[in-house]
Amino acid sequence: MEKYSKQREEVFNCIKETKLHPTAEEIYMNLKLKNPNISRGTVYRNLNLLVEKGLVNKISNSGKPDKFDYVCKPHSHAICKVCGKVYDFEILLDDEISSSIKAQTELEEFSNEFTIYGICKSCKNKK
Amino acid sequence: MEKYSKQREEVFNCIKETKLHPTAEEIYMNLKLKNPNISRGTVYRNLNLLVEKGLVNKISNSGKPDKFDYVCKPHSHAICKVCGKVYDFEILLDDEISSSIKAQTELEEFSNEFTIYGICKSCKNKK
DNA sequence: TTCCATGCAAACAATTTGCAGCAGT
DNA sequence: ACTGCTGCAAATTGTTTGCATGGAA
Repeated sequence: MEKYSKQREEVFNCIKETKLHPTAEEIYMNLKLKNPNISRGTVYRNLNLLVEKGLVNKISNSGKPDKFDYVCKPHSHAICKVCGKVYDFEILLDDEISSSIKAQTELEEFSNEFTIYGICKSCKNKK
Repeated sequence: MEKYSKQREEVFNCIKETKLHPTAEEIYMNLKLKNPNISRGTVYRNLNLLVEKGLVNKISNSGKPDKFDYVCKPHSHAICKVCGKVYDFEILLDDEISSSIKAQTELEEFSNEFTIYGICKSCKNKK
């Protein structure tokens, strides 16, 4: 049976309160300010728990550390290949697209959450 | 200037010839059968090179090792959250969706390649 | 002969895990 | 009191890198 923990609450709040899709390390550093004793292990363990419970989304970005995102409503992510920044967006998945995906894959359940990679304005301008 | 290498050709062919989205380790093991001297370092180095050249796609799947995919034409990936299996599919990104994404994010350039997570038939049946 | 690519092993980064003590029920 | 959660450190995993040697131009 699961038990309340201050640390877990703090991890959750930290994600909820920012819109910046923090990494585990960033969350750890942030919580360390208020509670210098907190350990990375605890942060990782709680992140995994929160993801399992569906309260938090894990966004994985090839090579770079995972980012975490508060789940309020289903939405999609646009990731810049260059700087790794994540932008939220919403698209509506109409029945046509949805059944087309089902027809082409073995995936049964999926929600309105896509990931797309590209290059963001500021990285494009730098080149 | 870049130089031809047998190993790079083998890595590329290995990805081209299978539709199974192999991991670096799987490619390494596969090539090791014919060439027992090949090293992981070489496989990784060549995979990165091929990705940079746009000949191969890297599919990243949170925590689990990256998978690699031959690029023939742009397509999307549906990944089972449970078993990690990757399915290819195609959807057409109409102008409406495309400009909606641009309006909501800072992403400028992106192609017809989405990633979506879900649960595949066989994993769903196991539950 | 030049210099990129290799094989090998060591290094690295992100994350997980084992354990003894602590905290929530 | 019981058992899950923590902090800590060591372990694991996936990947990168430094270096001496080998191979393509």
